[in-house]
Amino acid sequence: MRQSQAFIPTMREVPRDADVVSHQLLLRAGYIRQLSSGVYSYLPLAYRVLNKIMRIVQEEMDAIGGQAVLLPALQPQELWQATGRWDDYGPLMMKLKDRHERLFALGPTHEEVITALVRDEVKTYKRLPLILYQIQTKYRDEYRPRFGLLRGREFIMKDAYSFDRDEEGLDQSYWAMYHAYERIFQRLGLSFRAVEADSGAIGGSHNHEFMVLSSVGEDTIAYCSACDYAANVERCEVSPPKPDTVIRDDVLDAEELPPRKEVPTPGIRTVAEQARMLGLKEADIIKNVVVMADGEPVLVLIRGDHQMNEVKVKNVLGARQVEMASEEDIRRLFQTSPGFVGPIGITGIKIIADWAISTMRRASTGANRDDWHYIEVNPERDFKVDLYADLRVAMHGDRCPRCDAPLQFTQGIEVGHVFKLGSKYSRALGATYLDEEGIAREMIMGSYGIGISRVMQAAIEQSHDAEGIIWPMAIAPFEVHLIVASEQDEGQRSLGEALYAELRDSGWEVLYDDRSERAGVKFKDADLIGIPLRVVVGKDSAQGLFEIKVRKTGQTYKVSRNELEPLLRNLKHDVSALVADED
RNA sequence: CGGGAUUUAGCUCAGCUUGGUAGAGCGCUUGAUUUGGGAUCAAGAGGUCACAGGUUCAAAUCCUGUAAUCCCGACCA
Repeated sequence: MRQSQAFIPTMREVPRDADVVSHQLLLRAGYIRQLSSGVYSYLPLAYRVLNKIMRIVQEEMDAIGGQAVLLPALQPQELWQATGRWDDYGPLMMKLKDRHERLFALGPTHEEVITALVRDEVKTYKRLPLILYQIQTKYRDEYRPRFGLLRGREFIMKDAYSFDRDEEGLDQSYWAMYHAYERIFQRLGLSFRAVEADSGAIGGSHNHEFMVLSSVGEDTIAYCSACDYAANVERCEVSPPKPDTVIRDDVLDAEELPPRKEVPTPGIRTVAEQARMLGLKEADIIKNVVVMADGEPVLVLIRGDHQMNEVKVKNVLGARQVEMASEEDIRRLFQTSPGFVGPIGITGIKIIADWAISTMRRASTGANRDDWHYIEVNPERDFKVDLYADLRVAMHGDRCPRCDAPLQFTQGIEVGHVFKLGSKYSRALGATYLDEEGIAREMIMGSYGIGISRVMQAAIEQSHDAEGIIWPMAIAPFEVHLIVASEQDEGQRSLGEALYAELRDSGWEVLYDDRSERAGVKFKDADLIGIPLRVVVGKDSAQGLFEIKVRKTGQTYKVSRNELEPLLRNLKHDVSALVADED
């Protein structure tokens, strides 16, 4: 492509509304423009990158027997009500009405549509397994779009769905997909990690997220320093305490623990204030979190220095939805303000506690009376708990649930997710097949996503420098950036034209900077745009020498015209082998 | 949804306190001189100052409302 005619609006200034580097670079280098909050236009360079990502994804999907389809983005309300997700997704769905006042959603995902389709068309075991996939624009009315393409309201996603006869078949489809994802992200040139993720109420033992490691990631990953365990902290298990540290009724008396005492703590709001006022550590405080699980109040006890994990609470309770109780709810149930709630003397409300509570002695907790707390509180002696479980977020100092080595933590951008669905959707929508015996059975499904537009930005987040983007070869908009230093120099200009034709004839994707700009401008733009290999036709071209520069390493080579193409070929091979540095 | 901020030329911003003919840099157009890391000089084009209402002889500026965009938070009682 000739740059003199290309639509690549680069900018020198940093746009005001972008504050993560990858977002700034996409704007400055002329890849995207914002239309509305979380909604972007993809300009020619971006569209080329997206196409390369999509091509790789398609190849790997096809390689495991996936078949490409294109499903409607516009989906009627009834379909979503059949699975209960019209309400579950709630405000996250973009909704609209047609002229007859019928409600529709712009699809945030396509389980309903695909399941209904397969239900209507696939009736026999002979047609299973089946893997269908599509690459399509999705819509989610995010509570807070941010970071450019990383969390948009409109974005491009590859979603795939597998239909199998049974769990065994699903397992095969799942792992075929898992390995396809590994190949995809390798080919894309990303540094990534597959981590165990929350499977939620849907169940299923296998459920992995593919994370690009990056400090701007919205997810925290826990990984083991010794074995290959890695999990989203939402999911990361915390091992129960050693049995001998747990308080038991029968040993309590012998320990001669002081009796519990009520002390005034006027006006305190937080665990930190409570600890300071009482001269205790945060780890000596029992934090009381009131949640509403499908409308039922539950008191959750967490050690003061720990964080409650809402996902784990939801799973332990088997609830569809768990949310924090409102201040009014708390007052009604406990006759006190948030901050002074406690488990002592509470009846009729389910109490669950994190494992850590079971090892606490001489702790402090709320007295269910404004401005008062208890101290010298011991679990079991002073209150009973309905259930002890792993309810907190893993944190620094915790150990690997597999091998007990220390856990490490890092941030990640979720770019892919493979998910065993089981029969949730086939059951709700009646997707059954007849087996050899003529018996109707539910199809067993899996769901697999890749954020195509998010991958583009994640790649930049992972691979850039102070001057601009550094694309992995596999997804660069062009392979070679050919620059004529001085368009006014007739010799350089004609050599540039000749090289442009020559490189294209040998199959290279070339962006040819034939603009009549000063060399400095061209170099700055080239760094910003981030094409992996640069060929410069400059002063030395009169002596038959050309310069090749590798964007990533900054290495330059002076070569003759004959050596040029072979060296580019070698460099392309070398650069392709480089994987982005971890952030 | 709660809190905060912003909105003036294509971009980044000043002007507002103290009301009186709309500004700068970059970008864009034309010309000259330049020509290997975002050149210099000269001459230009370009704005319903987010929108609506109000106060005033007079509003970018003061008041009220609305909208858009961004940031922080929405589990830590």
